[in-house]
Amino acid sequence: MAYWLFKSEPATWSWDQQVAAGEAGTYWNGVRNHLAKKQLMAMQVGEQGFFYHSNEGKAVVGIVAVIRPYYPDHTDETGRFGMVDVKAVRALPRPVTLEAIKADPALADMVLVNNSRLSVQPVSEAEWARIRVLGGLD
DNA sequence: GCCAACGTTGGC
DNA sequence: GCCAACGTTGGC
Repeated sequence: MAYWLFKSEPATWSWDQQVAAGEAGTYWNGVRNHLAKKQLMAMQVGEQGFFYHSNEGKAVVGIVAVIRPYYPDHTDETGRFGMVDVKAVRALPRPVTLEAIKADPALADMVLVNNSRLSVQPVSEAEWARIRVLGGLD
């Protein structure tokens, strides 16, 4: 069971919109990067990921689950990229800010810290557990 | 609004 | 196939 992190600018697609999409969820389109594509292709239905607000907010705000595995992204004219469907699982009682992540030695190796531009990132089991604690779960 | 990091494009 | 130029992303 792998863990992930999905990055989105709230101005484009926010956590509130994801919550509003409910159980049916939505497709996570727009990935145009091969490393990010690789992450999408590795995702299995039922796996969970953090929902991170970039630019504005700069914090992990919630948890989503993969509900449909990789399939072609109809918004990609080149036909090279795909997407998965995700649904909101729960909000974090306390958002975990980028500042807090950077300040925590246990999270120093996170992709978010070292390659912040990657839009879909793998998260280790230890990082997953740590951020859940910082976020007020567990 | 600036700039660093990174990916992509295109000329050779 | 290399590398310079350019565009985009995202933190500050």
